Amino acid sequence: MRLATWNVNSVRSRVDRAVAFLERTGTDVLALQETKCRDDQFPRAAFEAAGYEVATFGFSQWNGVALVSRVGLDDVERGFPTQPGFGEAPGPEARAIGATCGGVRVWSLYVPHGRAVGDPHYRYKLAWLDALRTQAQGWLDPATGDPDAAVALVGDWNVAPRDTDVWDLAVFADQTHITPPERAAFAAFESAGYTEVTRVHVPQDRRYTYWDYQRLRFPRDEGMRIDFAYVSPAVAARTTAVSIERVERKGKAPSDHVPVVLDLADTGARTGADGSADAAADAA
DNA sequence: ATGACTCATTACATGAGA
Repeated sequence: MRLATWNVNSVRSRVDRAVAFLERTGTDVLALQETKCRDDQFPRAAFEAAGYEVATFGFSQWNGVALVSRVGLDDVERGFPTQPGFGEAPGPEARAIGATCGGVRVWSLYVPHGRAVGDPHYRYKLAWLDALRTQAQGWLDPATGDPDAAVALVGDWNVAPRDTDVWDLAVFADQTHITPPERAAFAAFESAGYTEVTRVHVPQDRRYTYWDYQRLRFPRDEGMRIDFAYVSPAVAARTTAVSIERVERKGKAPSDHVPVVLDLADTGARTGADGSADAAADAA
């Protein structure tokens, strides 16, 4: 199974690119962030015509997440339990959607930006990450969940975990994304039993997933690595490769983020996404 | 060239993004 995550920065502006990406890469499950539209505005027909199911979660032009799958899309959850809200708003923002796709519980996550250190949005970001970590830990706890569960937490984490995940540390000295509390909140998922597999398979420094639109950041390769995939042990064991699709930052009207693609080895009795029958089924 | 922000909105200026 091929699983990708992409902060698409408006799905309505990028729908043709997104479908072309699915077809070019043979991606089975795509987790989208920053769709920037309500559910009724989501261009689902274009994905359905390409053979995918769609589940969306969006209230307005802000935030918005979705899951697109051709290997099943079941038990959709919009928001995670205990997900914090911001300010006076009633209920959580559209920053998390989960569904079971091809046997994997996939969560498309758009972690709050934080805006500025000390800002209410910064405290919200830390609380949001902590609440998600508590939930995710419970999903693997034998008392409340299943240690063998197949879970993938993918998306835009808005944290640069290492100094080499930003192009110039000095530029970010007083800014969000690199502060110790944010990095600690991110690292806590490791303690909760998850593995950040994009780092395992792409360990090189300065392999960015985001470049600002301004000031020639992409041509100069001045970016940030902030899109990641924390997966449970069952999924980590199946992850054979990860690709940061830098080519998607090129050409006309790109998103400022690029997709990150995970290859998961099949567990067995399932028809291949390309239509090829399982070797096991052929042998039987 | 991978090129000087881009997106959305009861839009024509403003907020958000990171």
